[in-house]
Amino acid sequence: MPARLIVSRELADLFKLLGHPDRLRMIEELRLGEKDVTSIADALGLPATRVSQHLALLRMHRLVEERRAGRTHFYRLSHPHLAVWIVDALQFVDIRNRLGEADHIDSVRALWTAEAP
Amino acid sequence: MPARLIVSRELADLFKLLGHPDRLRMIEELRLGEKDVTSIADALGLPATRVSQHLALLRMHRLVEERRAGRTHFYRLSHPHLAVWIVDALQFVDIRNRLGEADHIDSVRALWTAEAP
DNA sequence: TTAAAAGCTGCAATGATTTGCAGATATGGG
DNA sequence: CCCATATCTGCAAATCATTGCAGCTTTTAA
Repeated sequence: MPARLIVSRELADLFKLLGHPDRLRMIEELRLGEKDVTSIADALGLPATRVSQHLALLRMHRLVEERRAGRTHFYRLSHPHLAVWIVDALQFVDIRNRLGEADHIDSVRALWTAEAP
Repeated sequence: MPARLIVSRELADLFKLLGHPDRLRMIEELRLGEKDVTSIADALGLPATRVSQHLALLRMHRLVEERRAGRTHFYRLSHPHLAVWIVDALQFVDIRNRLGEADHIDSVRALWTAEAP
């Protein structure tokens, strides 16, 4: 099979994986370092089961790595730069129409790249 | 609604849109400049109807722009940089396992960023 | 050894996407 | 005007993804 086809499928799989708001928020949640499943779930207001299911997908594609300490499982980004690259996508999103005029794209970017919670 | 939620949905919509191999190949096809529907379809070996349907989605999200000349419709990337950003995603794809060892990630990248067809 | 805490997995119901096909539009040439 | 070319749109069938729930595993602590 031509390499170009394989590559486009692999890339598409990655994009599909990132094509879910919960998963994007989880990745941004891990931006600053590892977190356990319950903390992520609490931070995002999602049922822990769902977070666990999403993490399983991210793990399968090696986007996150796991460390177990006792009964809690900590997750971290395999490539911390991923979170940055994702936020870069904002330049291609036509977000101006959907947020008020006041919410300018830079403030949105700031929101996701802020240091402290 | 909290801005973070809106942003994660908008981003997820963008990623979903890019989560299809045909659409990725189409975007890379437009990397060097505008092309009409039939040329794209021929280049990728896809039925023109399907290409047209994909283009309609890309247009809706303002990822491409249209120029009509007579009965042919030319499309171009709204943000030419998009094609570059997409190829950057290869750093997060665990492609080593799926292509032979020989096909190293740089050669794959070269494939997509080559100048001439 | 039992119980509780923290997560994981399997499955069925629901919801969303993709695809092919039939028919609609719009343009240019004779 | 009529036909061919180029593309678009609407729709139904097939495929794929998400979600909640029940039940399982592992670990810790009493």
